[in-house]
Amino acid sequence: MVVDTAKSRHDEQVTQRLGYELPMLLLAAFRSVVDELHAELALSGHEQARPIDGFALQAVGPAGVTISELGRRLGVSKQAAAKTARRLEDIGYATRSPHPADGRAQVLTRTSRGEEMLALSAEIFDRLHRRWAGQIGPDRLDALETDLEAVTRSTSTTWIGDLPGWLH
Amino acid sequence: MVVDTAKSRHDEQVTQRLGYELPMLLLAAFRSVVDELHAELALSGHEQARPIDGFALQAVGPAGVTISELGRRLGVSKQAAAKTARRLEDIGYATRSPHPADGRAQVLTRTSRGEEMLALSAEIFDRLHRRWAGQIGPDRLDALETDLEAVTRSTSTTWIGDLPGWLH
DNA sequence: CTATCTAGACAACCAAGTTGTCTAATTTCT
DNA sequence: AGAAATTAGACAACTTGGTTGTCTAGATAG
Repeated sequence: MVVDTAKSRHDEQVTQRLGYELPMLLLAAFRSVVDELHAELALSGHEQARPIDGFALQAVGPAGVTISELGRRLGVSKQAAAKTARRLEDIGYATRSPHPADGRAQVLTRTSRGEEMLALSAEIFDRLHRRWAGQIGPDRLDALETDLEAVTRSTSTTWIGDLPGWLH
Repeated sequence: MVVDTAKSRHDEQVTQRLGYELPMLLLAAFRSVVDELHAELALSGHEQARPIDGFALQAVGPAGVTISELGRRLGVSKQAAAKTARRLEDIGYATRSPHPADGRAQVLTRTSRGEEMLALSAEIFDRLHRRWAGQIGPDRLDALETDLEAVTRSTSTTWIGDLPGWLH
């Protein structure tokens, strides 16, 4: 690892960009994707959908999940998971039913409206993805994704369930 | 559903990546940068620093700022800005002093510890940036940044003061 | 010189998380 | 089989970072 700060800054050949711009670019790009997703979702009748909802519904999975397990999957406390579950119920994306085998537990399941939202999201993401490919070129987009994955994987313990804390 | 890692490791331009992976990659990359920043900051005696603090201090600027103006710069209400200001004071990154010309107003100014934190952050970001360059190549990193900027700029009204809502 | 506008404080509230305590149901262990 | 330990989920109180709404005091425009 090369960390000769004074020297390597001087004859570093390519990048004029300062280090702090990178996180800004990443966040802005993320925001732009998510904002567009929700703008489109709103146009298709899912005005109440928020970024966490899609993520949570994904964690619910096609087979449904108990509250506690949802908490584990999302990396939050079961109390927080219970609130999320209630929210998903309130906006009609999930329902609760008693667990067939465990008398303490309840199963949270996606409703068809929840499934619809997920399907729509997938479509919109694909469309955005194609638009990016059109703007910067499919090869560049591929490189971008490959590189992001490589760099992220190498450094981070980033357990994906850790993400929701960053969504609102 | 799961990424075909074996195939995408090869540099071929065959992207079967689904659209929804892109935002995940962006968020994971952002998180990895920010998490590492704060891990390093903590090692240098800034364990209380949180992502918003650096952003807010940046908005304070070298000349200082009033609470209301801080709110405007960050894109939040002045009440929220007042809370942020109090937090910055509490952890020793800023101080409040009466405004010389306006009897109603107060000026929030960075302390030397605040300046130190910013300087440290810049260093750490630069180091991370160089590490990325080492991992994926400076040309690829340059392309990545250029592309992110291009795609983001084209779509978004992304007023930068809008960002803090996404930081915790 | 009044009328309006603005800075910032205070309060009540919201949203999404946290911990801590509790009951009831299920497991596990002897 | 029965006691002990674990687990599911509810309820409550608190934290953080935001929001409105109301207020006073100082600045500014007519």
